[in-house]
Amino acid sequence: MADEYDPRDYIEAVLDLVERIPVGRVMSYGAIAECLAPRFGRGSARRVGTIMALYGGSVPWHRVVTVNGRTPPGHEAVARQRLVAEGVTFRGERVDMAAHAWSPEPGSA
DNA sequence: GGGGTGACCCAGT
DNA sequence: TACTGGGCCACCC
Repeated sequence: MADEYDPRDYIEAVLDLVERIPVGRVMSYGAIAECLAPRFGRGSARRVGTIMALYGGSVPWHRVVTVNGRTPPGHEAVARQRLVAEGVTFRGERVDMAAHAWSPEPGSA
């Protein structure tokens, strides 16, 4: 059975998850993909990045960084400024993932 | 139908 | 710590 779903559904799920990221916390593209993988079956960090680039304007995209703590290219200054304002500590140009990495609680769909 | 691109990730040097 | 190469998968021409 091909559980076909609208691409918009996956996009909505990504955006919804990003909106759930608490203040002062960050999440990596790969973590988001991994979180939605068991629910959609298809998740790749690259896709999440593409979706964020297109539809991220409606969500706190600055709370989404690479697994290395690197802020998205083209908006590094903005992302850093917003994160710092939320209490996120930086390690040079990178977020201290070890201290602010966040993950959704199991069952909290 | 075929090929290039990208807000990524991992491993090696 | 920084740079390079390969893999990945959906989207656009």
